[in-house]
Amino acid sequence: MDTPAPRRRMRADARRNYERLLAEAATAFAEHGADFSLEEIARRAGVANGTLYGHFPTRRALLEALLGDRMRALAANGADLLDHPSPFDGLAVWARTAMSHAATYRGLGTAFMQAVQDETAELHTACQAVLSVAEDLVARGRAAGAVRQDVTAPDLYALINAAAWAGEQGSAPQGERLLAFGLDGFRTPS
Amino acid sequence: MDTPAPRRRMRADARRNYERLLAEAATAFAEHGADFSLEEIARRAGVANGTLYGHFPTRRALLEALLGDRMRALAANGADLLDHPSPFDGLAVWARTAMSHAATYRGLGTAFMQAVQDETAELHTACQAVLSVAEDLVARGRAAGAVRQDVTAPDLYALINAAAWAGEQGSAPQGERLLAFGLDGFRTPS
DNA sequence: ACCTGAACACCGTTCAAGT
DNA sequence: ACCTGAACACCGTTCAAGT
Repeated sequence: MDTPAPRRRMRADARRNYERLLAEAATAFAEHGADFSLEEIARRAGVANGTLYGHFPTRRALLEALLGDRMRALAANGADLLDHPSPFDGLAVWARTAMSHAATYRGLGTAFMQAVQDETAELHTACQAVLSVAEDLVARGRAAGAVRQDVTAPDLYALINAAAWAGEQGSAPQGERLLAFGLDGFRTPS
Repeated sequence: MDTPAPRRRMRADARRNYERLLAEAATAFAEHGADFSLEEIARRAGVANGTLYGHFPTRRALLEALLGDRMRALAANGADLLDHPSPFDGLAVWARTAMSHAATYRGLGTAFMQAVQDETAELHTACQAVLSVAEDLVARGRAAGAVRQDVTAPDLYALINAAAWAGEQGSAPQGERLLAFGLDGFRTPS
C-alpha cells in the first residue's frame, strides 16, 4: 500500500527493476544504514550497476523515493498536533515521532540535516515541509508562553536529528533521553 | 611543544616519517574531516602507503596519536572544575570546552561515541577518562541539587558529542545552542 | 628495524553498445 | 526507452621484497 510510485508511466520491465531496487534498498538500509553499497543493492536486485543509476541518479534520490511520502505524512501529523490541547505536549509528541522517523535508517540524521540546507537535494522539499511544521509548533508554543522565546524551528529540527544520531551511536534509549532533556530545555522556566 | 611523542625510541628516518604523517593528518583532518583518505595523507607526507600502516595500524590509532594528550588534558581540566563555586556552572563550562574539543575535526563525535563503548579502540582509555570526569561533575551537581537526579554521565557525554555533531552539520552556533538547551534540560526545575 | 610498492578486493560513476 | 557490463578513478589493507 505504501509502495512509492514512480512519477510517470514506465515500461513493465523498468517498473519491475525500479521496485526491486527500492525493496532491496529498504532492507539493506534498515540493516546496514543509509551508506550501504549501491553496487551491492543492484546486485541483490539482480540488476546491472547502471540500471540503478538510471532510476536513481544519486543516493539521495533513492532515499527520497523511499522516504518522501513518509516525510510528508510526518509534516501532516505535525499540522494535526497544532490542535493539541497543550501547546508544549503537542510539540513534544511530534518531536518524538519525528525522531523515531529519523531513526529508520542509520545515517538519516546526517542526510536530513544536509538536505534541509541544500536546495538541490532531492529530499529538500520534504525536509522543508518538516521544518515548516516545526516552525508552526514552536511558534504556537512561544505564543502560549510554554516555550522559551529564543527557541527556533532550526533548534527543534537540529535537536530531533541530533537525538536520532545519538540513538544510532550509543543506544536507542540514549537518543530518547537526549530528546527529553532538550525538550525540557525548550520549556519556559517556571 | 605538543607534538605527540611516539612511545619508544625510533630510528631517525622512522621518527621523521612518523612526524610528517602526523602533521599531514592534522591539517587534512582539520580541513576535510576525520574520514579523509589515509592514502592521500601518506602521499602528502611523501611516504609509501604501507609506511602509514606501519606506524598507525588503524585510523583510530592515528586519531589517538593526534588527540590523546589533549583528551587527557580535557579530563584534567574537568577535575579542576570540581572546585568551581557553582556546581552547575562548573559542569556547563567544562561541557562547552569538551564540545569545542569534539569539534576539532568533523566526524570526531562519532569516533568518540564509538571509542567509549569499544574496549579495543585506541581512544578508549582517553574517552573513559573523559566520561569519568563527566561522572564526577554530574554527581557533584546532583548532590548540590543543581542537576536533576536522573541525569547520568552518559547523558552528558552524549549531549556534548551530539551538539558537536549538530555543529558540523548545520552551523557551529547551532551546536552551541543545542548544548545550551540540553544543559538547561539537565537543570533541576526551580 | 623500517620502508617500498605492488597486489587484492572493493566502491561510485559514466557511457558506449545493445535490445 | 531501457538495460548491460565494461571502463575509469579511487580507496583500505596486506605483505613479500628490499635496505
